[in-house]
Amino acid sequence: MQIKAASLASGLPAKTIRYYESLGLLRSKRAANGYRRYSEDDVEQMRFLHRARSLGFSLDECRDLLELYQDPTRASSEVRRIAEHHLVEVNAKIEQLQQLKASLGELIQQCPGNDSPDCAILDTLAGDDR
Amino acid sequence: MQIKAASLASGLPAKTIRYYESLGLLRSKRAANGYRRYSEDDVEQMRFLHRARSLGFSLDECRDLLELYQDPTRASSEVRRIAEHHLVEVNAKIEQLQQLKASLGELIQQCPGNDSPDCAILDTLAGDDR
DNA sequence: TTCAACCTTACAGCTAGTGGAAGGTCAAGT
DNA sequence: ACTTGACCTTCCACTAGCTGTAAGGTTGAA
Repeated sequence: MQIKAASLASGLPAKTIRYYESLGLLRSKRAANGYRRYSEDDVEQMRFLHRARSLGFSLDECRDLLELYQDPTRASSEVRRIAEHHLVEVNAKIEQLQQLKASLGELIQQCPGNDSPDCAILDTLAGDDR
Repeated sequence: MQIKAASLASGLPAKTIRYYESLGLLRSKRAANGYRRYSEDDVEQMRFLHRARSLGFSLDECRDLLELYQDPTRASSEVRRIAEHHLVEVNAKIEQLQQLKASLGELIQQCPGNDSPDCAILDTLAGDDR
């Protein structure tokens, strides 16, 4: 099948498929006219990458996961290690954003939001510690 | 003062100060030898930007906030609108990450994490709906 | 034959910087 | 007088993960 069909079957945009190929994450055969040709197995890999990305794994992590996926001698502990590391980062990001949310919420509370120029948000950004 | 001193006084790395100048967020006078010279007011702007960035505002938002900060005829409602919009995005990001966290946590639970190749994480990425 | 719908490569742009190279300036120490 | 080190300058390249666009080639059907 050509790249468009593979895109529809996998959920990855055609541009992204080419991009992943340029990174060495995917490979493709070529037809006589130079068009990329994909098999069902290729589409399976694309779906794998699509799902891994949607779980927030980086492309480097996706590469490692895909390698493990294709290695029958893998140890699941390896996979778990990668996922746990990712989870740690997700948790850190959540905490950071919750901090942000609390700070922003407080500032917004204190800003009248009317026609006057007085604004607690700007005061805080300006460094008025009040 | 020169850029290094302004950097220390504001918390913005010198490289970032130059970068912001290239974006038109900051301006600088030049000494005879071509070196940038900064006043206390300039440092105040840098601190403003530093704080706004640490609250997660984009550079575009920072630009708008800085303009409002310097406009005595501003309405605080304008500032509040920007902050509220940002908060909405922060909340959306948090929700998305919490979804991720839940999915990842479940998968990790189900992966034995031993020497065997069987792994629920890979099964899910491969599309085995189980 | 011509048209749409494919396909190709290559380059630019997005966010928000950071790193490094190559070179200029200046004050202090020897 | 000379050198050293700490500054400073500009410019280009790189990061992540794509997306947009241009310029052109191929194919099947009306």
